[in-house]
Amino acid sequence: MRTDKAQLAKTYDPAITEEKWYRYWLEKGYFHARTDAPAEPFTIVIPPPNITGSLHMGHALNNTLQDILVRWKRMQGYNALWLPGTDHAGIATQNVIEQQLLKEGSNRYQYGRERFIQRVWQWREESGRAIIEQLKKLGSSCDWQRERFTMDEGLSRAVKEVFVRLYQEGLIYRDNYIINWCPRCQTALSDLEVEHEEIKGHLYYVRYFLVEGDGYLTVATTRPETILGDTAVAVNPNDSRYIPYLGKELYLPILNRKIPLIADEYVDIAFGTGVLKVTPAHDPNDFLMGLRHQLAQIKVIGEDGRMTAEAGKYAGMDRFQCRKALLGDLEQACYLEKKEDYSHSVGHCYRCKTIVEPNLSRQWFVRMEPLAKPAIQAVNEGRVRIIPTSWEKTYFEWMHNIRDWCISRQIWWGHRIPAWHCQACEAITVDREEPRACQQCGSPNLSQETDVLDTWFSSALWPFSTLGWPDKTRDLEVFYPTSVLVTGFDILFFWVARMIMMGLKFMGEVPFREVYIHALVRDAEGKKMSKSRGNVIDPLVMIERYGADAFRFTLAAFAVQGRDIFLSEERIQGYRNFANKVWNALRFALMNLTDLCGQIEELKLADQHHMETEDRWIISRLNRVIGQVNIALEEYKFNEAASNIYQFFWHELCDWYLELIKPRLRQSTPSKLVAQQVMAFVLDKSLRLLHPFMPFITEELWQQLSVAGEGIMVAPFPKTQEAWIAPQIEEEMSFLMEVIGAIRNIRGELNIPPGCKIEVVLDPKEPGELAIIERHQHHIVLLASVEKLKIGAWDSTAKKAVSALVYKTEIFVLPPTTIDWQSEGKRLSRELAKIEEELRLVEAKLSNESFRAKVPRAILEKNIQKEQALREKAENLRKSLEKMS
RNA sequence: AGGCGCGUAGCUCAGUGGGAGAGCGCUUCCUUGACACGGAAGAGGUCGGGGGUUCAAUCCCCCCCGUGCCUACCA
Repeated sequence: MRTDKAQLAKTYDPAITEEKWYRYWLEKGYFHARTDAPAEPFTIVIPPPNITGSLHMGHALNNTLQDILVRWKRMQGYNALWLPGTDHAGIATQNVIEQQLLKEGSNRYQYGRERFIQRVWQWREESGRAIIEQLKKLGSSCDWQRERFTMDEGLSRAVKEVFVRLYQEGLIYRDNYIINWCPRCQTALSDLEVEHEEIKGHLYYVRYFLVEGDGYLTVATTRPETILGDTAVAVNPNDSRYIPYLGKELYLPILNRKIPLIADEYVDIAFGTGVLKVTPAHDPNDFLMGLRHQLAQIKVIGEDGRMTAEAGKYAGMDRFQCRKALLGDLEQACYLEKKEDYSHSVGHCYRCKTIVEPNLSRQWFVRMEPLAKPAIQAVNEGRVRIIPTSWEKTYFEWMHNIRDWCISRQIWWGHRIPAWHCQACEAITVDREEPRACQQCGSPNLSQETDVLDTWFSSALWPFSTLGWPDKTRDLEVFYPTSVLVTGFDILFFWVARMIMMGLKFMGEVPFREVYIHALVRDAEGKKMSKSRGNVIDPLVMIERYGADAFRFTLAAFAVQGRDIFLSEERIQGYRNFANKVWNALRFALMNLTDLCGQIEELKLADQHHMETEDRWIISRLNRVIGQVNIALEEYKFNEAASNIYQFFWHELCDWYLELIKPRLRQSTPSKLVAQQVMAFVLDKSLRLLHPFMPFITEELWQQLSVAGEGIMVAPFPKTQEAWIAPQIEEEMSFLMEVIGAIRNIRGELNIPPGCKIEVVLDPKEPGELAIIERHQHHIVLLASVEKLKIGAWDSTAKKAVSALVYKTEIFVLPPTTIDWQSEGKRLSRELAKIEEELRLVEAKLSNESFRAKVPRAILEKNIQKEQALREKAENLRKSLEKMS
């Protein structure tokens, strides 16, 4: 694997590297978690992507975060398992195949159930695995040996087991109820699968004439076609306007059926005319009202979205066509009083966006309340922690108002409900295996339920079904409950809540200890509408263009708690540059380590006396950053972890440390060896810190460094060593950096080119500062491009100089050429004005009595010091200006 | 209707009850033997508007404006 050290390319090329190392990790089996490992387990189950899907930004973020956590924990020595898999996605997948059939001029009914399902399986083998390959491109360290699919034999067994047990306990029942029906998908949907959207429609006012006399009542409706299914008209019993009419009958317009006027508290007196038409078969509220008043349920809209025979002359028409036709007829016959613009929210199928029809239908339901209770408790008691905690409120809100879950779907692709209908007595037999005879009458004449289960029914079992349940497996024993679930809030109810319920019910234990809810990436799919600027970003294109590492790092840097993400390609480019910076830092190091024999070793505290200030400084800083990164990851603050590493690596390690040691590396003294050792040590640790975020480049570079170990992904993650943290060294360095900064600042302002060396006089009025400056003269000379450095007092009568003040050290830069003293003077005046303004503010603060009385001592002292410093700076500037004129 | 969130530099976004930050972009200078996907310096913000609490508010509270989302059985 090792290439010649000196031959590292000038820029990093991700394409080859990523391929190579992913294969290496797989070959080594690093992703596989063993059940006999003594280490504490750390488990994540993947939110299984749909087999119809291809990797979008949401997946990319979700899986990057999981991979960061898993790689980090694995390096920390945990027995880390990231269990991958895919979801059969019943309706979505069925739609894909049905589209194919349509193109072939066929449909699923012509095809037949058996053949259709075979075809789906075949398609799944061919195309349904694409997303797995895409996850690998991202660098996901999933245990592929444990990959699962919701339609696997084992998981199907779990589904049956759960169904049977819930049925036996009375938690699953079958009933005639009003449900959401998608006429295009030809199936029932759960409440959650309906997306509400505000639609600009109309409110139609329709007259219902009294059977006796010639009066009428006016009813307002948004769905006139349902008039055909009305079986009553209702008013509020307290509505004095209509009390005289109670008990009378009305003629249904057009059909002229007689229907009663009933009284029900549900009716809102203030809405419309206060008269409500009641259609029990096509409206959830009317359905309930129908039950209360024993009204007939007349279905006028069929499963295909067309009007039924009950609709009279409209039979066979599409529901919207019928609306149009009916409105025409109503108008013509003077039934239509008026029409108002009205916007209201209308349910759409979440899979195909067709307008959902509330329809009376016999379906299977799960009784949710008994399952929800313990799940509420689990979160309440902190057995499941939701992070950020603000989502708990949303969770509780939904769980407290939970309604029964319609789980049957009239499609073919999915887990077929394990229930058999007796042809003889109509009884239902529910069992794990196909029963031989009816439980009720013993008849062998049985036929299996044709409905399949909601896809989310099997997803709800995912954390334990994937580990082998209902068998008592070693996997379950070791890895359940899982450690954390990483997901977006859009499936908090769909999935997270249901997993908690099912986990508690069947495992007697929560499915995960923590749930980390991350942001949603806004995409072009219209999912999260925003200022749509056509900013669609395809993760695979980004990986192709900038490398998986840069892409992952960007996502991590953007992964802030509680906010949506809108990626910009420029930002990815920025982190690609960072990857290149890392590459070149190692390139530099490797070029300077060729003569270092043996492996890189841990540094010993006892050896620090051989070290220079910069050595101890960078090690101290490293240890602080290690702490920051570990804490940030502990708290799921991915952006903080990422930016801490970024800042450290680029702006401390590269900008300062590597620059500072360059002269030492060119000598051949013992000091060179120390610099080499420290540099290698710090780079080794930095690469490890970076590895969970940028797995590929860090592996590639780490393998070039001679560190003991097979690979960085199985190397221990750094831990802070407090003993290396040296505050006084850090202070010394930051003083030095400020002095250098001040000189550079003057150079920059005077536009003195780097090639042009300058003369500098430093006059430290404080012994400590003098000592530091004396000790680091060579650094100042190097990093500020100084020709001649003098330490001591400055003779103001001699040459003109530009000065600055850092703490108690006066800095004089003697420009080599004639410079524009006038514009320099202007600059200084501006500077002085700024400082005086600041000084004024601080003085005002300090002269405020109640401020001095109430402010904490530390803040007070800070302000006093600040005032002092500003005074000195201002004084210094005034002196400079004086000399200039 | 209820609930949640957002509005900080030209753009994309961090952050904090006590000195306004990053990346990109912009200006000036620099092909210095890791890196021009680079180095050095710099400009740029009344932290949406108004009020309140506080010695102190970009941050906490209230109102308003703009904007996004979730939940809901108003015809």
